[in-house]
This record gives sequence, structure tokens and C-alpha cells, in this order.
Amino acid sequence: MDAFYASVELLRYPQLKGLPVIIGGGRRREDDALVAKYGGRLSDIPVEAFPLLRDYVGRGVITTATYPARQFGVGSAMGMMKAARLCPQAIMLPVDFAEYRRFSRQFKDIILSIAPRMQDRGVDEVYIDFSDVPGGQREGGRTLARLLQKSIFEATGLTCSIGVAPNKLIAKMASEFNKPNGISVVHEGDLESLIWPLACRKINGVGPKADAKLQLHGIETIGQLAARPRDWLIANFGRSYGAWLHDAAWGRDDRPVETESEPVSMSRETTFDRDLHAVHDRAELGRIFTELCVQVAGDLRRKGYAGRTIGIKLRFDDFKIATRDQTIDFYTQDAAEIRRHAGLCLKRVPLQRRLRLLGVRVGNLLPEGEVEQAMAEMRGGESASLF
DNA sequence: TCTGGGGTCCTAGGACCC
DNA sequence: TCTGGGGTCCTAGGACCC
Repeated sequence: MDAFYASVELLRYPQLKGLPVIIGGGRRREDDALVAKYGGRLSDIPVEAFPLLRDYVGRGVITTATYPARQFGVGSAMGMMKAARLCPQAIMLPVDFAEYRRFSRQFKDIILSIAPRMQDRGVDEVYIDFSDVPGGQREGGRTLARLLQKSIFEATGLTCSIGVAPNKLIAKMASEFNKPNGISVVHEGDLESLIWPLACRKINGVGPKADAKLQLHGIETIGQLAARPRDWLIANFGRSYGAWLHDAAWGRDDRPVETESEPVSMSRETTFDRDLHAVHDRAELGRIFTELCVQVAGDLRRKGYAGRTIGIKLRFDDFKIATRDQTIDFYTQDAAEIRRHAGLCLKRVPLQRRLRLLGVRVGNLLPEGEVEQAMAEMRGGESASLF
């Protein structure tokens, strides 16, 4: 989906179309009061009533920027303070995940009704298997891509960009070629002309660390990566990652489109308004800690899961991260139980530095309905192995 | 450039078991 | 007495993604 969060916001506030808008940070505006003041509809709120990025003080990053804002160099994951320097006049809206999830559900349902083999990749992205969709091969997939775009736009008013290719790796890169509202079809034979000129960083799975290391070896483009012998990549990047890099550069990827998956963990974390000290801010920290446990427990219960690995995550004022976890011998979704074990985890971390972030995680998840059987197997494990 | 929140997967060492 | 080989699970950290 193109600039998904921002595009959803523009549906509510069409008066902001064409303006630089960023999503992130800040509290929710008092829409009700503004609506009452300006005549009853969100779309009646005048542009001048929206807060500007230049007036923002606080922590946080941009989650999404509209295309007009991107022209100023503002992009996702950028710190708010830097963004404010680049584009102080940008209008700033707070994130509203509930609303984005609603639209996410909507566009995915439309895709599923047309092409049922779909893999979720977060709120705003999916992989779709065209193979068995009637007409899915017409014009190399372009016809179906157009139908998907049209259906999604008619139902939601949102645009998306689609890459069609023989596998997920190439399709993902292709989807970036023609944004926004674009389609690009990449065939096997286009590897050299369309993929090899791209920077290695464009490969989904090559992040900042791997890219920096590749550059140290003089490897900038995917073509240069493809030119390195497989053995050389394995020697320098490890057996697994090296081989994967080689395959990726040659456009090889045989991962199927996974239509279902079970969650592995659920977590809640929060960055404080100011750095907190374990002793000095004990009460506040304790309150937040308990609240996070209550939230995770709520998530587990709502989604019908229980877990047996409970862990915490700390980010210190120097941005170093520490994690601790503990696996218990039963499955839980209970806030007090989670709080107790998370508390024991916390005791194992040295707490000299101030804390910036605290998180609580429950892993080793199982659907509620399978817990009983799993427990029975755990108890009966030894005697069963005798046979 | 003072840098969110929710995830997944991988690695590597150690405990433990057969 | 100084010594095996295979396997699983747990823990901590880190890379990466949306």
C-alpha cells in the first residue's frame, strides 16, 4: 500500500491532500472539540487548525510521510527532530493503529476474494500467489494486478503498488519500481537489466550492517554481488548468509507464499517521556511495568494464546539493549503470573544507567485450545520415551 | 539525526540427556 | 582416567523487516 498510514488519514482529512503530512508522535488531537467548533465533520476542520511539525517537542520517529513531505527528504524511521528541520511546515498527525488495522482488514479481504493464496506481511503489505488464479498469467500478470488495484481503490479509496515476478524476492523489489499506484512485471530474463544495477540494500534481507560490510569489499550493486564466487561469499559472510546472498543476487528464491502462520511471541514496550532511574523513579517504573504485563496478558487472551517464556527488554539511556527471559513449565496468559516472572527477569539486570524503554514479552506461544494436550505430553514425556 | 513499537529468524554457548 | 557423538532446549544478543 502506498504511504499507507498517511493515505488512510487523508481519507478522513481530504483537506490535507497535496500538503506535506507526517504521521507519528504526539497525542491525539481533540477532534471532537474541533468538529463541534467547525461545523460537524472532520473534513471541515480547517488546515490551519492542524499542529505543525515545527511545534513538536518530544521523542519519537516518523512512521509515514506523504509524497509531498518526502520531497523534503523526510522519510519513515527518521527522528522527529531531524524531520522538523527538513520540513517544519509539515502537518503532524498522531498514529491511529485501530483505523489502519480496519483498512488493512478491508484491502486484504478484497485480495482474498480475488486471489485466495495470500501471505500477510504486516498491516500494509502482502505476497500473493497468482499461479492458480484464473487469468493470473495474462499479460505476465499485469491484468490481475490491475484488477486488484482497481478493486482495492473502489472499495477503500487507497492506492497500492504491485510487483509481479517469478518469486517473492524479485516481486518485492519490483513493487518498488513504480510507486505510487504502479505495476511492474519482472521476468526471469530481466535480472541483468532490471535487478543487477540496483544497490545491494534493495534486497529484502540486506540491512545496514550487511550493506556496510559489502561496501567495504567494494560491492555496491547486486550485479557486483552476483559476480562474486559463491565460495568467497560463504567464506566472508558465513555458510548460511553467504549462500543466501549468492542466491539472492542471482534472483533465486523458492520460498512459497505462506497462507497461514501462528504467532511466536507477543510483546508490549514503551519509551518513556524521560529516562527513568530504577531507584529514583521506582514507583513510576513499577506502574508502567505492571501496565505492560496487563496489556500483554490482554493481547494473549483476546487472540487466544498462552505462552511459557516470559521476558523483558530494557533500553538504557546510551541506547544499549538488554534482554532477559525465563521459560516456565506451564503456559500462561495471566497478567499477575507474567508480572511475577518478568519481575524476576528484571532482577537479573544491572540497573546503574537510566532506562529509556521497558518491554515485556511472552514467547513459546500455543493456541489456548492446544495447551492442555501439550501439558499432558510434557508430563508424560519420559515414560512415553521408554517405548 | 538523539533514534517507535511489534514482530521473525539466526547464532552461539552451555546444560542436559542418551 | 582426560575421554564420544548426537541431539534438544534454554538464554542473550543481534540483524532485519513493516
